[in-house]
Amino acid sequence: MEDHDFEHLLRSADLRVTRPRLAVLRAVRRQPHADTGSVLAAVRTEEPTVSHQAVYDVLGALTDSGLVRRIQPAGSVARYELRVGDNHHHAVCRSCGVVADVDCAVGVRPCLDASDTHGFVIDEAEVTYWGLCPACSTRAVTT
Amino acid sequence: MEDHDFEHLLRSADLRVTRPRLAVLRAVRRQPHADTGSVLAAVRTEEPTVSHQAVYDVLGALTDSGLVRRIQPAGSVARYELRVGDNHHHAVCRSCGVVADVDCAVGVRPCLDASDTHGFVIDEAEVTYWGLCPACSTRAVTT
DNA sequence: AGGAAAAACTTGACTGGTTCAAGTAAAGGG
DNA sequence: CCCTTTACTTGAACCAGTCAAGTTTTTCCT
Repeated sequence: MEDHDFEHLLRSADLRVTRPRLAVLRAVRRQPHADTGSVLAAVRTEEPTVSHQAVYDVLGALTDSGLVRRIQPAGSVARYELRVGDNHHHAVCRSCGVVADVDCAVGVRPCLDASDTHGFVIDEAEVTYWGLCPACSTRAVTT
Repeated sequence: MEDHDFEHLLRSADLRVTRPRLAVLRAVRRQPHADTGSVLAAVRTEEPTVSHQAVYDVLGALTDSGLVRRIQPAGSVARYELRVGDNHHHAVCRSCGVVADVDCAVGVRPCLDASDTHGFVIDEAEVTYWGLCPACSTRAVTT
């Protein structure tokens, strides 16, 4: 994803192209799974005057348009990533909270065949793998 | 689950048997997927003097011991349920937030075979089905 | 039963991510 | 280049959840 593709991306979503939005997109590309605070800090390295509210607004708009994906594992604040529409899932470390991408082995739409959804109209199956990241699992064994 | 089974349940988890804990267990049994506020309200119908901190502590202790399960879909506060250890999942309504239980059709440990977990030691795969509940999907079509 | 130690609960203050509201600035179509 | 719409800034507020200190209750042991 080239820098100037972000502009097309925004236009194709009927969103105006602004410096804060481009900076947020670059920040999320730079640090996948970053939370809002990290995005804000990253944005301010290139655009020091951007407000925290702007970052919330931008991330909301980008999420609504499907340009970024918001994930929020239990006990975590909201995190964002650019990778979108490829049906991948996440592994979350119970100890340090770090998130990693996981491609589900089951297929394109894993587990979407729930036995009985009680009349719900399901459009997405989100899988979260819980466990320990390499660093934390090593530490647990050693200690 | 009989009322007086809760006492054995607590003892078997090395937790002391107290009125607040029994009241919380009854509340969660009465309203599956209730959030902390609802549990507090329900508890106070039978134990009016229980503090909100006690409910947080109790729910935390019960969750740590595996007697209740905490779920927290993105954008929702923490919710609790008694059904535990049977590997079921949840359908969440994008519109009203209501939660329903779903037994996964894939098997006992669905989707636990992630292709590449980047060295994570995974102990649980949590599946969240997103969509519209019967009431909200009907309303969406009608409107 | 009685008394001590440990665990649980009450009270009240506080935190921090997120949202609300009003006013200002910038984008992009005409 | 101007006007309308959308986006951003500023600053306050919200609220689920947590922290800390002190009191009460449970349970174990004699």
